[in-house]
Amino acid sequence: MNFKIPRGTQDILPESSAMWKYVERKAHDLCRRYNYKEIRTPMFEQTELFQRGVGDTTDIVQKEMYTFQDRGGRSLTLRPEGTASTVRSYVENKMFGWADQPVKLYYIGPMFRYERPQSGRMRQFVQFGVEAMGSDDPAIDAEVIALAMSFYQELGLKGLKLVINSLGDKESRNNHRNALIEHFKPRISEFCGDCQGRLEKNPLRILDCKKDKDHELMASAPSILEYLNEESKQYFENVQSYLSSMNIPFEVDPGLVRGLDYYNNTAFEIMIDGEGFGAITTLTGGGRYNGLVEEIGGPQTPGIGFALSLERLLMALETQGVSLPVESSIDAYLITMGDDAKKKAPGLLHKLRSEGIAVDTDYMGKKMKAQFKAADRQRASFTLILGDEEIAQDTIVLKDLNSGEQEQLTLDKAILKIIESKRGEE
RNA sequence: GCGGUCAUGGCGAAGUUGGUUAACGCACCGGAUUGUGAUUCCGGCAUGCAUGGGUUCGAGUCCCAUUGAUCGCCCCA
Repeated sequence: MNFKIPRGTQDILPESSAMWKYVERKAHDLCRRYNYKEIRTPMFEQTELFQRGVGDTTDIVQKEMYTFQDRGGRSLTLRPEGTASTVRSYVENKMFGWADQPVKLYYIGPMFRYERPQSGRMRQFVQFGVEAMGSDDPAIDAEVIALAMSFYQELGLKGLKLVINSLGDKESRNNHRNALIEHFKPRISEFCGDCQGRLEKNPLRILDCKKDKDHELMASAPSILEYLNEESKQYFENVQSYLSSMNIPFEVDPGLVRGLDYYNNTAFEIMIDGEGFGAITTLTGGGRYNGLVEEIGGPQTPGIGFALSLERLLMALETQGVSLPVESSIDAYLITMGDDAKKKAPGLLHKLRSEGIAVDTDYMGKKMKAQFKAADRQRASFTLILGDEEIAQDTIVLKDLNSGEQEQLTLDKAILKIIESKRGEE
């Protein structure tokens, strides 16, 4: 029996896990600076949470959820995104009553969607997301956007494009929605089947249909921006002026629509120009969701957040040839010769390691020459050589692999030298 | 759910109109160098070409099916 990894999943092997760790650290570090606190929620939830929180009409709920029954007959679903869980926890733990408002949270973890895998789209993928709940100050919208942009920029990504839009508040949305229906209804038969279905359910989605994008009614369709009421318009302008004051360039795209139902006012996406990027250009999606907490059973509470995929980030870094400062090397490699030395190795290694030295040795019965090669491959700074001569004199040979110089000295002195050299590097 | 492409050693990859010993490179192991990592040279490393059927005197090469990977559509992160 040969076992294979499930479709749409991947093993992250040591050569890339170092990069994962690096970008995760970057996210943690950034959130610390912005004062967002980490939240860890379960990887599965009651199915109904996602139906309510993500929206029954969305593709995610309709065809992409990993849903199963547990032994108690409860319907559970592997989380397809992080916001619903975060909001559930917010409500369940009564965070609306916490002293510090807004409540600023972030998460990093795997999400699951049952889809055909392709470039930048996996069945299990890792999202880094941020949620700020309790404030509807446009400054916090700008803060959340700035956090996402900084994340990419500090990692060295180029060619980013921030696209923003306003979906308006409830009133603006409704007016716009009616205008759209009026606009498309007379000639809806000229559109694809999907769009015909969208007309009543969610006419906004017609606007980002790829099949019908050249239809003349698309260009002339009423823009949400024309339907923003005074309050929403002011809000959007404030967000823009905050972004400008942070020198974050952006583009307003009235066609930017969110796939998830709970968004209102601010919506944004961070995209990347992409050779080698295929169909995927969206790195981050985010926006404001003032109705969601209530939908999940909490008090009326505004919120805003984003989610971004670490897979796509790493893909972007790779296509741009950005090399992360990840290094896997050890301080020393112990080379033993002869049975006596071999017997002393474990005790010696233990001592070195307890001194904080990263050290390894041979367990394959290799000859000395092969042990040197292994030391090289592991990019060890030093080799420690232990043979009969050294044992007889109660010493060890310390060789600097960069300079090639070596000397015979006591173990304690060798340890001091290695530690000294480590300090020099830092 | 629907399309395109692909599937040869640890990895990258040759493999011509089907023809008998499946190139080559990298990595790895050993030797030249019996206590020192470069280079060089020599040697080793696929009873098998995703799986199962079929055509044929003969199949990695042709046909069918299955599985998987990958890219795209839909949609999104």
